[in-house]
Amino acid sequence: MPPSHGSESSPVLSQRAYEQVRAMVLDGVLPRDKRISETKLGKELGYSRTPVREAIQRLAREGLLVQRPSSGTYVVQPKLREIKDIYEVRLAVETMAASKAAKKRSEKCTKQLQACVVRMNRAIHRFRKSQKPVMQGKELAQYHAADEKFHQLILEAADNPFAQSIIMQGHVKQFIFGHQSHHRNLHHLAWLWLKHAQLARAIDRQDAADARRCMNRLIKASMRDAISQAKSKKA
Amino acid sequence: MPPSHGSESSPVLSQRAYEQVRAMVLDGVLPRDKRISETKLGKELGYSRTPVREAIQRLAREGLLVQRPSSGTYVVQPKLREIKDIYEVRLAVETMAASKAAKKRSEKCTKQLQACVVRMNRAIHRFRKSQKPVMQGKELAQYHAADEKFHQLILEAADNPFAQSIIMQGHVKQFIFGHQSHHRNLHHLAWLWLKHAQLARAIDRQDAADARRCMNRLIKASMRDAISQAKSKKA
DNA sequence: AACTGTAAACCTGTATACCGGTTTTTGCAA
DNA sequence: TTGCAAAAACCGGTATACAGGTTTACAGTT
Repeated sequence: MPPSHGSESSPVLSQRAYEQVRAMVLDGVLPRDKRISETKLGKELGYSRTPVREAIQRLAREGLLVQRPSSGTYVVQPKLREIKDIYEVRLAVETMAASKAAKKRSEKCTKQLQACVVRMNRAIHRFRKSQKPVMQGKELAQYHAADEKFHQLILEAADNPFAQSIIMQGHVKQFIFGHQSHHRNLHHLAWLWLKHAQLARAIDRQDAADARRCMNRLIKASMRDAISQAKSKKA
Repeated sequence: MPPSHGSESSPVLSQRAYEQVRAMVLDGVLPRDKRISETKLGKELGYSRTPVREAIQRLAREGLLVQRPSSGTYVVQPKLREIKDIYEVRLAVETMAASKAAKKRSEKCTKQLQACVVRMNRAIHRFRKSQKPVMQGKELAQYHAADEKFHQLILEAADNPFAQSIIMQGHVKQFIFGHQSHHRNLHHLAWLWLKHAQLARAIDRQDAADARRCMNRLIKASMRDAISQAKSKKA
């Protein structure tokens, strides 16, 4: 059959396929260690092979999928090693970003950071009222959303798209590993919240050195959490 | 005509196309601000569109090419802004790497670093004998090769592939911008060489703090050079 | 039932066809 | 010669065809 569909000019299908497959990976819809077939996936999504193939290649280069030669494509199973690597880079880049953000301090950014801090606080309050031992469900989702936004804002304020793209890439892979990478008891959350608040204040004061210090502690704490959780998961 | 060529199992053509096109970009064979046609380039290289298309997309994602929608693909023309961004990230990541390399110090790495320092020194000596005002030609190429190897070794010693890939990506784009980004007079080169030697020694001594400091100075100096050169180029 | 050789199914890498849109060329009129 | 519109060439996005390798299924043998 000759191809009868029309075509549009920008790579809309490739882009959509990319977004959809990415979401499928992040949502855990695609089983790990099971081959992903370009053809089949394409049929499921209603695209031909080409856009799906391009999406898969893109995701593989971003590190969400692995292509084992003469075997197939799989969802990646991050190793503890890689998580450490990512956190090291985050530590280096985000401390730089925090310092730069402090130097460039803008009214709008300060306000938005403060809003994130407030949202995190609200999530923690609700969690305390719930009397549960660890945060979970809606509170946890809100907390994480605010947390992620907080870091994103600082990256944006630092005004370095290259750095931003690097961190986003890392974030995504951490996500696959499991976004529950925090000790979620009240005490620890309160400590984290405090550090976020301090960081926001440091940026507001344009105290670059302090901003760097706060970010350093924040990320190191996250790294410890993620690593200890990864280890317990393995066992 | 039906496809008559056989096919091999790993993406060899895509890979070769990638390497070839990349080399063409870096060697400046492809004129800037001229459309690159998948079809035509494919014909030149002897491949069909598919491998070339994949190579081009890959290079575009790596930032060597830009794809302007409904216009075409071009060799990127890095902006001063982007060069700054890359150097900021290099500063953050490579200082981290230097510190980590010092902590992990290995005999082999130390030796290889020392060898690079020697090679840089030889290039500088030859340059001095040549009596030219600025380094160029073969000496410059040798100097740069040793310099690049030096930084690569440290990244390797830091043992963080994620960080390594980031820096390589940045390097490549700087290269397009023009690898002559150093003040190439004797005095400046001698200063740079000294800093490299100090850094190598700091790593040998396992003095992480000093390694970080040396790397910091080194990259900041490079950044200043690159920026001033970029500005003069524009004018 | 376990083993193995073979055929069918399938999957990826590659080549190519087609479409709508954009750019360039061409050919004709002012 | 210049201006401009129609046509031709081209280009990228998409769909599909094909080849060779790999995996899976299965039938026949022990």
